[in-house]
Amino acid sequence: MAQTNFKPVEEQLAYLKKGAAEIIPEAELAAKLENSLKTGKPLRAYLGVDPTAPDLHLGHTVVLRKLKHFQDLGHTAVFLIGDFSAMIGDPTGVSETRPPLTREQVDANAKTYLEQVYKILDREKTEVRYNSEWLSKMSAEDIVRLCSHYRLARMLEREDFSSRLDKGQPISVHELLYPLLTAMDAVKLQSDVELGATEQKFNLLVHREIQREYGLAGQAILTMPILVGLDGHRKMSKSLGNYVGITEAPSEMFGKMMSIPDELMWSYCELVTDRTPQEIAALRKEVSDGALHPMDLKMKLAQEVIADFHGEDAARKAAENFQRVFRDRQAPEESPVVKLPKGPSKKLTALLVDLKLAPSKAEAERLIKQKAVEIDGVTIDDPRKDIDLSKSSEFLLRAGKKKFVRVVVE
RNA sequence: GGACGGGUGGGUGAGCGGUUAAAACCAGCAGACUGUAAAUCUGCCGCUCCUUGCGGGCUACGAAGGUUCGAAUCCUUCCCCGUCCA
Repeated sequence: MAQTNFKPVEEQLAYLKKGAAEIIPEAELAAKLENSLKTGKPLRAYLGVDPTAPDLHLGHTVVLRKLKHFQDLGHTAVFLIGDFSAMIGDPTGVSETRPPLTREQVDANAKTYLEQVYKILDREKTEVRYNSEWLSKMSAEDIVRLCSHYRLARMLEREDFSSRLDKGQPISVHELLYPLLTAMDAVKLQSDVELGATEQKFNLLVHREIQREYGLAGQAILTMPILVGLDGHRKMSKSLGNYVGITEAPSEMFGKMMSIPDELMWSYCELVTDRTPQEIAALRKEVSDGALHPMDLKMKLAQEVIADFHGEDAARKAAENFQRVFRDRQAPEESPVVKLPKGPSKKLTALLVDLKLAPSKAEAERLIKQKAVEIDGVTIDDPRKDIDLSKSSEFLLRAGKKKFVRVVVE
């Protein structure tokens, strides 16, 4: 899949800079591009990810998308799975030592990662590597030698460590090893560029230095900003619950995308779509001129993102469904159908719990009192209401804005 | 090994013998409004039972015991976490 027709350096650089937080040093990347253009040899760009959780979310795709941009330009994208480093645990951004993962967890996660990664990257053109390939073979001697190339003071400059040190929190020695061992990835891959989120800057810089210690040119570094989550101010993360998972159902994703604050749309346009800076600027103008409604843009954005992971059709359906349910306040096209056997009548509260529309009877009662429950469009506000299940019937039960179930009694 | 500090509801964090199912804030849920599951406002926010009531019962403040009419609050032991000294 060798590609010899690279675009002009200027153009490549502009595309790569889009959305990027920092390129260190930019001139060096330009020189590398220049050289590759001259020799017809693609650059090796890599992204290392530790498979610490089984599912990826939109935040992870930011940097992945940048790797794809390299791929788009004809360079070699290397996706490195940190199956070994995951077992050490990256100390970045953590205020405490995190428990190392077991081999089994890591393997399972790595597998699901790859499938998800190919939603963005071109499967055919991606070079996938695992760092256990070399790290697990290092001898104590190798490790000592590696460590001799870096100074403690440099290591402690890093904020994650210095602040923990200041606060009197513990730092385990193996945490210091993380950036050094992952530097071997850069050495073995002979990378020209390494990508990462801004929080990875320290690690990436160590990698670059170590590469030089091992007689290599030293990679350029490209960092991407952290994607802000749905709440509009904290980073997107699963544990904060402000994320959009890339394997989530289209309608779920659509709703979540619509729930981001208006202002956040711009950063999303930049980081989770392939739109060019010019296009984004134009959209901004349209919105501020009143020519484009923010909601319409948000819907467009949602649709685009979903199309990446579920295809155009699913994205369109999700958009239609959203409009129908939330704008027009109608029941969704298709709501889940639950069949119930005929039987004695049942309390509405119990029914809501049975149908998983409420987690407990107390919660169900609350919903009813708050006028959030409807049967065939009629609000029920009597928490003691009995539902007749003695004969065949069918009705649409709604609890809150988003939960609908079509109940069929037979 | 020694000296301290701490473990409270999904999170942060008050309470330090009694109207405390536990302040406040965040998150979450619902309603109103709207341009959306944005923003804003209001209400709810352990479970359960019924006669739906400022109702009854149960469970809850690391664990187990104890003292009290009564404990998240006092005592004992244990477990866990953190700091400092060595």
